[in-house]
Order: sequence, then structure tokens, then C-alpha cells
Amino acid sequence: MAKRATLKDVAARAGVSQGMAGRVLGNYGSYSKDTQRKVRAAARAVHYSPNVIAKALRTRRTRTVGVLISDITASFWTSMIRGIQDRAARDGYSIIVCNSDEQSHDEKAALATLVERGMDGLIISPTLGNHSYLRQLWRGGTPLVLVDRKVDGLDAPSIRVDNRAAAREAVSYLVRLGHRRIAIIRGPEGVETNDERFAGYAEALAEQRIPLQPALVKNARFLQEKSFEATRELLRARIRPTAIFVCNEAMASGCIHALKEARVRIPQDISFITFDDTVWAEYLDPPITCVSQPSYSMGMLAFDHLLGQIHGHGGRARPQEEVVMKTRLVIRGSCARVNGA
Amino acid sequence: MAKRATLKDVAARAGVSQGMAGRVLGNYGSYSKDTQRKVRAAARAVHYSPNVIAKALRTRRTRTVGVLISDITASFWTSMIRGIQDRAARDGYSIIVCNSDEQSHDEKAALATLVERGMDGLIISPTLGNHSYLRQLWRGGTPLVLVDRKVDGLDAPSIRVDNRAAAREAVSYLVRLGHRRIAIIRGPEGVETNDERFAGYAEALAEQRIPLQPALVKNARFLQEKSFEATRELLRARIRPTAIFVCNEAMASGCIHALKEARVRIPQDISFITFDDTVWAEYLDPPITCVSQPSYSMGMLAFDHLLGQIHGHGGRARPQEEVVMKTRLVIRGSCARVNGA
DNA sequence: TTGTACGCGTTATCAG
DNA sequence: CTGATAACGCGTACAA
Repeated sequence: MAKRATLKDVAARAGVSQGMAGRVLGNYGSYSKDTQRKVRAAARAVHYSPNVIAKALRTRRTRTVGVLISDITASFWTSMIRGIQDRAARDGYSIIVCNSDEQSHDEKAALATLVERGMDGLIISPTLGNHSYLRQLWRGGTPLVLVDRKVDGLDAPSIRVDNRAAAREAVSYLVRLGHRRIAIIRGPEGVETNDERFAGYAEALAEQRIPLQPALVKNARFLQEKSFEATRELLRARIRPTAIFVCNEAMASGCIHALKEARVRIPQDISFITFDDTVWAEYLDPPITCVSQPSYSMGMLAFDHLLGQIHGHGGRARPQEEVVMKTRLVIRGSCARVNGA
Repeated sequence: MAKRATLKDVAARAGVSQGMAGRVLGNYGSYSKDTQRKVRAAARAVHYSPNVIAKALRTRRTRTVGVLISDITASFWTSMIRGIQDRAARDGYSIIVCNSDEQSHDEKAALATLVERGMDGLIISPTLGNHSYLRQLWRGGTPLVLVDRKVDGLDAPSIRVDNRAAAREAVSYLVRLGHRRIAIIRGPEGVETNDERFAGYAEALAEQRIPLQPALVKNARFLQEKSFEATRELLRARIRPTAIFVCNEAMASGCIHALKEARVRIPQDISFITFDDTVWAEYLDPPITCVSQPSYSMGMLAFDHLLGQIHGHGGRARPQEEVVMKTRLVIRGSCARVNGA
């Protein structure tokens, strides 16, 4: 690793003091046009590039933000990450992303390294568990933005969608098509996002006085295989659902897998609707009807909000804001009017 | 941001010198059992956690590696990133990933920030353009591993697949099914990966003395929309292909989009095969036949190799290695025997 | 406008 | 085994 040039090298070559060199290269303080020229030339000559580490130690700013999500592999997160990255790059920030895999333990570990590494701020989608550590960080003044989920007793700003309304819209759509036996494949209880989606499901049913049948509620913990199994159970049951509402992408593929395996036709035999959109959803047969979330925009917005806090006026009032973004019910071909309705 | 405890605080509380505290907490040097106890206790009491920035400044090691790829949004890259992350986390490393979007300019900019930020090593998939900067880094001793692609005149280790062989296998499969008018939707010329895939395509054709028809070769620069247009052109042409070989995932969706739009049936009217596998490929109608790359493993391996270099014995012999991993031709339902063959 | 000197929190060296 | 003390590269208050 060829030793990089430092301010000292530049200063020596330019025939000025190190402090001077620092001033013109960091453009602060004051200096004459002439020294500016000399320093700039010297810097170019030795290929000077500032040592970000040293600067960080001195200024206590790393220009790096930490991102903690469940799994970068899920397309919802991938595109949100891209949104964050794009905004971050624009402003000279880098990001470090960690996966919690919905494990409270991993989340805590990741959070610890993120803090140790002196992140200027954190963008987090908390999994379930005890978040006292998070609250402590927030109270301590760490810039923080919650995405996709909130956590009780933490009034940090959050960027989310109205999961309840979105779910209700989706299920109501099913109801309007005549469905009454609508199953839901949901994620882990306690995860706020998911509880809201379930609430929306329940609401849509209640609105039409359709009883909520426990046998039609499956918890697949956001996991593909669990959803696969859950769907199988649904199909084996005495009363088969005429429609299935799935709560995220991973579970959607598991569900479809089981449906294909059992040669259940969509939407003739069962209607299908899911949270999260993919490039591929449109090309499946039939094209999948889904609730699309603006994940890329959410990422950009999350970063912007975080940056606001970072540049924020000291310990002044924090923007205890909650941005609720619009989802879109993308109607394609996986839902049909119920047989005989 | 509550000020974090430093070695000085710990030392004061433990009644020892700062140097001593540093020794036991960093377990180097030597110290008595008794001071160890005292220091440990003090550290716990004040919630000491080492300042990674200061350590990095001193040791010139950030325990962070930079990853530079074209677009984290493509599933091939997403899962490779996950592989890198998992291995990195295991060893206490973090990663910073940048997207080049196949733009030489963006690549250079990203590389610069990565270097500025003092990455311990770099995992890179170079786009096309001048890589003198990269060569300079490598010669300068920066730990480096190339993934997916190589670059001329850079003998850094690389983790790749045998793109030529994989493409040949895919196209040969098409030929065995009786196809002779096989189109290819390829990426940008000059990108090594892609040139190899094209070479494999050409080879498979040559083996069977099938002339390579320029009209059947479309360059869609790895872009979805370009592929969409290219496919349309293919369908409008006087001699329609009976099969299409697509060189990556983004282009695959563009191609399928055009096929669906034109109501061309797969595989009855046209057979379809592509590089890259997705969770969804299996559930499309028909399920997509494809060349699957072990991207997750490639990521893990890339990190391991990089770590080897980082821990490598000083400026000793560099592992100018080239790992070529196996691809898998996953035969599903998108290819059929050609009509009348 | 310019130079000097100190400190950010570590690690590492050198006496004792 | 232990305690000073010097870097690492940069920002910045202070003096000139």
C-alpha cells in the first residue's frame, strides 16, 4: 500500500506550514491567492487526498451512516438501499449496511459495531425484541430514522407506509370480487408492520361482516418455506379459501410454489394478492396483483431526513416526524370474481 | 451524542496508566492478573468500547472493505453482496458498497472515495474503460480481488465463472433441440464477462457449422429497456429466431416483456434461455431455463481471498489466482424442440 | 495573512 | 510488569 501523501508533504513541497496547507485544501480560514496557488499545485503534484480517518477522529464525523435492515436480499430492501445509497453518494456520504435476519440478537450486535464505528446516523428497521438500547441511543442524541417499522416508546422520525390501509384496500378488493373465505399468510406477531397488515385484513372483513376465521390465518414469519407449508395446510383444510392475501415477497414465492405444486390454478381456483412488487410479478402467469410500496423513494427520503438531523441545529428540537407514504394497489391478473358469485 | 468513555477514563477509574489500560483491553503486551481484573472492571463500569476511528488512524487498518459493482439491485449482485457481508461479519469486518452503473466515471469516483476512506481491501467488478488507476492500486500493494470480470494486464486474483463454457452449454442445448436460428441478446462489447458469453455462443454455433447471423445478434448493454427494444426488432425481422439466448437478468425481463406483448408463446413459438437465476424464474409460465451462477458462494469466496491478502505475509508473493466456479444449466420449461425438427 | 502548538483516542516504544 | 511519551493526520485556537 503505497503511503499516501499527507498535509505535511504538501506543505513541505509548497514551502508553507502544514496549517496553511490544511486551510487552503479544506478551504477554511484565510489565505492569499498566491499561497492558494502554490498549495494547490503541490497537492496535485503529490496526489494528495485527505485522510478521512484522521479527519473523522478530529471532527467526530465519519460521513458514514449505518443501515440496519432484516435482509438485503429481499427486493423491498434492495431498492430502498439503492435509494439511500444514491442520496448518500450525492452528498459525499457512504453507508454500511447490516442484516438482522429478524434476529434480535444479531440486531443488537450489528447496532454495537455500527455505534463503535462512529456512524454519523442510523437508518433502522427494528425487529421485535427489547429496544431499550435504541431508545438510549436516541435520547443520547444519535441521529436516527426508522424505516418501515416503528417501535413503541421511541419517538424518532419514521418513514413508513400505511400498512393497515393498504392491507384493507387489498382485502376489500377481494371482498368486492365476492370472496368471503380469504386466507392471510402473515409475518411474525409483534412486528409492527405486520400487525398493521393483519389489522387491515381484519378491518376489511369486519366492514362486510365477514367473520374472521382462525383457520384461515397462518403465521409464516416472513419466511418462504414457512409460507410454502402454510399454503399446503390451507389447501388440505376442510374449508378451502377462495383467496389468499400474502404479507410479503418471500412468503409470496413460497405460497405460489405450493399452489403450483398442488396444481391449483390462479385465479380460477384461488385468487392471490400480495404485499410487495417485483420486476417479475408482471410476467408471471397470471401477472400478480399486489400492493406496491415506494421503497426506492423511501430510501431517499430516509437519508434526507437523517441528513437533516445530522446537520441539525445542535441539540435543538428534534423532528419527531412520521412520514407515511402512499402504496399502490397494482391490479393485474391474479384475482378473479369468486365462483358462483 | 453522549460522549463515549475512552481509555483515559478507564485508566483513571482503575488507578493505572492509560497505556496499561490499553494493554489489557487490547490484550497485547503483558500485565498482571490483578491489573487485568481492575481494568476490566473499570471498563465495564464506564461502558468502555474502543474508538475504532482512533485505532484505525494508528494501525492503518479500518477493518472495512470496499465493494464496487455495477448495481446492487440486480439479484446476481444482491446475493453476492450477502455472501460478502456474511463472511465479513463473521470476521469483524464491515463493507461499503458502491454502484458504478457501468459508468467508468462513476467507477473512478467511487474508487477514489473508497481509497480515501482507507479500505483494507477492495472487491471489484470493473466496468469497461481505462483501468490504469486499478493497476496502480494493485501494484501499490492494495489487497484486491476481482469478481465476475477480469481486466487486461491486471493479474489480481479473480473469482469468476467460465462464461464461455456456460454460454456454449446453453446454446448447445438449444442446438440439440433442433434450433438453428438462435438469437443472442448480449451486453456491452468490451465487458469481458459478456464477450466471453458471446464467444461461447459463437462456438456452440460453429461446432455445428451453423452460420452466425449478425441480424440475430443484439447488443442491449445489460439494460432492460434496450433488451425490450431489441426483442421487438427481432420479432419484426424477416427471419425470426426460433430461440433467444439472453445474457443477464435485467435483459431477460425486458425480453420476456416484449415476447408477452407480442403474444409470442414460450416455448411453442420461441424458446428462451437466459443467464442468471431468480426465485421467480421457477414460477413463471413456463418456468425459465437458465444458467445459474453461484453468486452467494462467489461472494463468500471473494471475501475470504481478500482477507488472505490482507493478513498476507507482508509484501510477499501475491496469490495471482483465478478461481473459476461452476455454473449450472437449470433446465425448466422455456425451451422446446424446434417446430418440424 | 501566516505559523505554532495542541488534542482527538489509540498503539507502540522505551525506560525503569 | 508498569508508566511515560511519541506518533498517526488533521482541525483550530492563539499568537505573530
